[in-house]
Amino acid sequence: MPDHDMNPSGFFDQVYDLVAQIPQGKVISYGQIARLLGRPRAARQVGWAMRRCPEGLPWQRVVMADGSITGGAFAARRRALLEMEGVPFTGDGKVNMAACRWIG
DNA sequence: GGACTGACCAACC
DNA sequence: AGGTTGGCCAGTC
Repeated sequence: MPDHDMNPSGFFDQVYDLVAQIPQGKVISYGQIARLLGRPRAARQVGWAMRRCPEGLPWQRVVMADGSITGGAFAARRRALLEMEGVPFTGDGKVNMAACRWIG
C-alpha cells in the first residue's frame, strides 16, 4: 500500500537480516550469504549492500571467501574487532575460515 | 528511460 | 599456474 515504502522481500533486506544473525566469534563470506539466499552468484550485491553500511549491522563478520577483509579504509579496523570476538587469524593476516565459518 | 557501476566469486582457458 | 569474463540487485547519472 504505501508506494513510497520499501519491499521487505528485497535481496538487500535478506542480506541484512542474515548478517544480523551471525553469532559472535563466527564469520561468513560474501558468496556464502548469497548462496544461503538462493543467489549463488549475487556475491557482488552482498558487497554492495555492505557498502551502504547500515547502522546496527555487524558487517565486520563478513569477509571474503579467501578470509581476506575488505571495506576500504575500515578493513584494518574490522580485523581488530574480529580478534576481540575470538576469531582466529592466520599468519597471512586473514581469517581462519576453516575454523570460524558460520553455517546458517 | 537506458546504461554503468559496485566492499565479490567461481568457472573457463 | 594465472588472467579474464560472466552474473546478480539496487542505486545513480
